[in-house]
Amino acid sequence: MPNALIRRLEEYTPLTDADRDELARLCSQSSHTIPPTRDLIREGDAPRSIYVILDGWACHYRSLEDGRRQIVDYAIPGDLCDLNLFILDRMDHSVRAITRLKVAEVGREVFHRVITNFPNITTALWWVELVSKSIHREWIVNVGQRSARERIAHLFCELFLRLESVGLTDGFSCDFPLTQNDIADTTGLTAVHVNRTIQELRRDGLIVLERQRLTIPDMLALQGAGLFNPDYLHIRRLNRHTDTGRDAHKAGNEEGR
Amino acid sequence: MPNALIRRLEEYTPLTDADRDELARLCSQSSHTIPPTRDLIREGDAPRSIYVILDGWACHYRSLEDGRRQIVDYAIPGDLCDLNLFILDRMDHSVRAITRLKVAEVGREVFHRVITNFPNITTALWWVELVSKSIHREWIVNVGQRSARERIAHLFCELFLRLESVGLTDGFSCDFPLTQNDIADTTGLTAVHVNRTIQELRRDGLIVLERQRLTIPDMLALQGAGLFNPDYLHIRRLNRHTDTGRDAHKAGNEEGR
DNA sequence: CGTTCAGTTGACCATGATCAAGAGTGGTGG
DNA sequence: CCACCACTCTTGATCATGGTCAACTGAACG
Repeated sequence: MPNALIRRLEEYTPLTDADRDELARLCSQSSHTIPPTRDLIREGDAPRSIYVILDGWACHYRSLEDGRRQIVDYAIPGDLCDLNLFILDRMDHSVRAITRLKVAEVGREVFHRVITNFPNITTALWWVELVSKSIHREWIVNVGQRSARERIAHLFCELFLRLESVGLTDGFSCDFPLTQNDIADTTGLTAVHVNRTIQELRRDGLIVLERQRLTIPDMLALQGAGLFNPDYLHIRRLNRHTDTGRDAHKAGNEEGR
Repeated sequence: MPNALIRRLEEYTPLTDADRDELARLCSQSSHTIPPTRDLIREGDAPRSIYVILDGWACHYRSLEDGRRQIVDYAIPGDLCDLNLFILDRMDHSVRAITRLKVAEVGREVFHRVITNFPNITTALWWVELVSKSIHREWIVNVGQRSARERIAHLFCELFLRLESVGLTDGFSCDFPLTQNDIADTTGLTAVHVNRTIQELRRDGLIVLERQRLTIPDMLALQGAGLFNPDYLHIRRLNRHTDTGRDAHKAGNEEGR
């Protein structure tokens, strides 16, 4: 299978063969396997390395003193944790493996060499960073404005499209290793309420979710239920089954973007 | 008064005289005044310029089709809107003036010249960008996990410290031009509930808020009420009256950070 | 001086939280 | 191989935080 990082970056910027070779080397040279629930990065740590997710899912989360926990992002293959490395002196959040994880560790010097010698890669990393910030904004909207049903539908849409953009979907289905508890900590709801809401989505035929596998029979319907508009993901080539919301009427000149 | 942008960037990286001169020139060369409630940047626009806020407040927000609105960040003097310029092709959110605004407009070419010739400035801009992302994460936690009282107390703490870091506070007080409606759209609450909650905070002596002026008589108490920990702001030299939460016991070696 | 907008108050309601208990499932060690 | 444990999912009953609707006050401003 093609390297998820390369696939991800090419979403945004054309890469040369030399760029691709460099990325492939980077990902193969120091890779680790991390068991589920292990923290990859801990809040308060001084950042040491950047990790590239090669396989599996992780979550970025922040904890409150009283035990409440909020997941603030997911990391799937092709994602990076965390560019803080070169700038901030302390991690302000933690990153935890959800599934077994394969990651490549990229040290400070290596990374520095790459960004000085490979401008395309640097541009693409900026891009990834800004998209990730845009996703954060959307999550604020999600927990701030949407109902339970909308929040959960929205989360399913986002994760499906992100997986699709790195080639990890299979038709209308994808792996989905999150527990209802994870979803609760993501959406700011309780696990009990997540349970009831998911049952409702199932009853309405919007999702099939069993044994860690998610199927979305009608993406447009689910997007409608979640008030989901994929623009914020800044994915270049969306599949046809995806609605761009306000731009739906001008689908004819989609290549102009 | 010293330029807020310079003050802001020096928070993070030492600048040379040449750096400062360049920044001063940048801010003086093309400045505009924008009236309250005017959109500075609109969702869907192709980004053209970067704006530096020189004076006044603005908000970043996203709207849903059905009219709901979520403010996802504030921009105060020293802040930038928006580095998307060089990377993403469409704005995924809007920026609106809250007060009368003085901004400097920096075009693509000028900006490009600066980041190629002034590495310290480039580093500082990265820093600002990552801090802003960290603020987004904290806002997700805020709306996802905290009660109404905690959310509003947290917002007051954050804005006060951000203003303080660019020299816009006066003792325990600062300007505070937000309406209760703005606060509602920020915290995911209704204006009615914000009103009642603010009255509660007033009754408890945690804040004084009148005629667009906020006073925080006891910062530590307000931080307690908001479960506020300033680490995520990555401010270098916090004033003494500010609690760092979990690090409070080792205040003695604060200079080691 | 009337209009508009921010702030305030009251009555009632609904979404989602809490508490508690039980069923299904997978992993582990004796 | 089986018993046990831990975890995830599920369901029911009750509760509370915050939402909705409506009306009114006061200040700002042309």
